[in-house]
Amino acid sequence: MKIGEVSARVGVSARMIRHYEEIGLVPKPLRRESGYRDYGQADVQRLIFIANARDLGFSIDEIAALLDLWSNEHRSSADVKAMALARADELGRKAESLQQMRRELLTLADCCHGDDRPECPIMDRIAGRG
Amino acid sequence: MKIGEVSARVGVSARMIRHYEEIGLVPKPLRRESGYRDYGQADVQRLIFIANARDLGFSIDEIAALLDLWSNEHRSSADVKAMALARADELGRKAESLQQMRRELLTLADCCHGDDRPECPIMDRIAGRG
DNA sequence: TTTCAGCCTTGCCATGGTGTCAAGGTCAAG
DNA sequence: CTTGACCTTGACACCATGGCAAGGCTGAAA
Repeated sequence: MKIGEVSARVGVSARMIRHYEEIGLVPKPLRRESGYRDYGQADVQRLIFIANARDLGFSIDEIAALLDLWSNEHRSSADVKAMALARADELGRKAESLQQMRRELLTLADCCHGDDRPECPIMDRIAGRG
Repeated sequence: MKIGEVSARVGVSARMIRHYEEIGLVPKPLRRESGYRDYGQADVQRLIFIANARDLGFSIDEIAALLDLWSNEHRSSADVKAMALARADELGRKAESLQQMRRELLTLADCCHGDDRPECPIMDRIAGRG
């Protein structure tokens, strides 16, 4: 299977597939005589795993760790669960931080008449201390 | 004022101050004979503005636009308000996306016994389609 | 068989926000 | 004058992704 077909199947760009290869997240595939990468079913599965983990918000390092667990017959589900909960926690923190900014912006916008005049509490807030 | 003092005053690293200069967000300061950057009060104000806008989640491009509005006597507060609301909207979308991931992780973790056995619905979800 | 579109290759640049490191010059206090 | 803290430029790194360019390969149609 050439890289284009793999890309279409797993929904990861050819660009990113090569990138994952470069950073060692996926093994270097066989090459045809032409130099084209030649993938098998196992590569597709691995890339699907990576794409799913990425869509759940895991970082590259975490995905590498998850891949190790995946191929480890003696893994503990507790380890996987711990990673999932840690990631959930981190995502919650980031989301809350964004919501915090959003709330402040909405509060400021509420105080701004929003007409043709230049006076603006939003501007004042950004220009001032705090 | 040397860059270190400015950095301490506005809470932006010297590294980032130089970066903002490089991308044209702050004007090139005067130089002493030694080559050291020499800042004035106006530079400090501008950097405070940038830091505040950054803390509210605005992108570099948006901050540049806000700075233009800031120095524009004839600005409409409506323009500022529109930017704030657009940013709030975007922040809300990002936060929701993170929360979505978080919810799915928590749901999966809830289904995982989390003991020494390898069976794990979290793993199954990441390895499978969808 | 030739041709041609479309795929593949490598390699580089860019984004954004920040850290770090190196090698060298400068400043201020003792 | 010494010394340590600060400044300078430049470069490399992260992470995920896009794009571009120049050139090679494939497969199907003419």
